[in-house]
Amino acid sequence: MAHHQAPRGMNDTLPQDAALWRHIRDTAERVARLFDYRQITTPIVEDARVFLRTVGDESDIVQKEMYVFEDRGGDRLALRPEGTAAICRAYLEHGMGSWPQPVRLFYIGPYFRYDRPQAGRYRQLWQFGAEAIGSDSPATDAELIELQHALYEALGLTGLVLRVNSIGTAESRARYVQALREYFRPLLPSLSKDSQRRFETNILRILDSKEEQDREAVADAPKIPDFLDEADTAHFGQVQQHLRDAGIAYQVDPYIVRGLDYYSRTVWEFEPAEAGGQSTVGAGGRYDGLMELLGGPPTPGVGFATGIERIALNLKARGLGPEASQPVDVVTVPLGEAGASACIRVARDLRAAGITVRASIPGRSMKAALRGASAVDAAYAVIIGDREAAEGVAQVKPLRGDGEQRTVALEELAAAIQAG
RNA sequence: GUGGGUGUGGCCUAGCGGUUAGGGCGUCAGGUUGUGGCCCUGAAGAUCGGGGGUUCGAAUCCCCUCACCCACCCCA
Repeated sequence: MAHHQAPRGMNDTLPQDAALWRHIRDTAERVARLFDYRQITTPIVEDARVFLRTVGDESDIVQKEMYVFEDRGGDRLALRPEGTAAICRAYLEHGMGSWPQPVRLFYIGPYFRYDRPQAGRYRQLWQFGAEAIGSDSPATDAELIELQHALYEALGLTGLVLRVNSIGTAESRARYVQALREYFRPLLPSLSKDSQRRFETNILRILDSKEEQDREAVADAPKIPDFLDEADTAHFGQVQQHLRDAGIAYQVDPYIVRGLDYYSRTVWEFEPAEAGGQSTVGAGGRYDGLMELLGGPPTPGVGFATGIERIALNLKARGLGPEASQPVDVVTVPLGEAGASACIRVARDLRAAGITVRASIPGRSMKAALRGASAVDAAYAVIIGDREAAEGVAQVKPLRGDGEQRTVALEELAAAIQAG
């Protein structure tokens, strides 16, 4: 057993998973491009205040999940726990307010949360996300949802359940939270322990409590739609109209609450129909107050993030995704010193022609080299011993079918192999 | 952070107080002189997650610890 292991909750991505990851990333970037979103890459580390001021002091992310450290100069830095706040920081820093609005951006990269790992939940996780900053139009909310939906469809991850809600502006939400406080306070002793804690930390969370004990109290609790003002309601109605126009199925779920303080109005989640555990594949929302928390001018924004690991998990569970094995065109089989020298030159020329060449290690037996070639399912063995080297030829042996071995001049090798 | 489960060579796993800790896959090498896939043979590779303890004796029992898994919390 090795003495060192990857840090808890952080994983190596091995070659057999590389193709799947690449497929997900390529698809995400392609779909984002189709909507004219452009990539932004921000540092993995930010001034801790970027997150402390935006995500919410009471949120779990700030309370227990953020990796914070001091650098040698005494600055407090944080491993980024999420993408939106950093992108808003970049928006302000680079004066994107003077670009054509809304600014449409996407990103992909690793994020960090010091949380207890379990299936689909890791301390280093990869997220793909997109943001449209600078417009409060419900069309942008719908556009982000449509982009996210298109991504899942392109990956074959069909049938995810989309649930949407509006939690209103900060003002209407404050009124709602106040009403919830008044409603739950007398019921507090009857609530579950978790919900008693939520009453203090994040009262909205009581609404999606899984405790049987809380069910009755939650059922009769005030509902957010009753607290939305006219503009909120109209906004949410138009988001839904745009979703219908786009032909995207959704459910309105008044109990959806997002974990971060900065959300306002539209919030949504995509989940597999067979939900359970850490099942949310991706989620998003509008964050109209966020820029001001960072010291910028009032600037509306909306975006989503989706977990690459969770997408990969779902694709694997459904047997989707690209072939894990990568084809090898040619394995060289060097025999003797002159053969080994010739093989190096031949491999170089074949690769220059775009042919994948796996070089056998010289000094092993021919049998071993050919066994190795079979093991990687190579199409051809190119055998060069001292005899072939002296004559400037190679033996080309097809390994997959029942084709005949041929003697081919070295300068014609690439063409012969490409011709099949 | 809370509760529960698991931990034997690279992978899967048998063994559950006294075995040289066994097997399968994989790796490497051979099966005569330069030809693979199947088959056969052999080799390398395990202080049985780590540390204490009980015992004449521990992979097997107890305690602690670490990691992973599952559920909760929370979230992507």
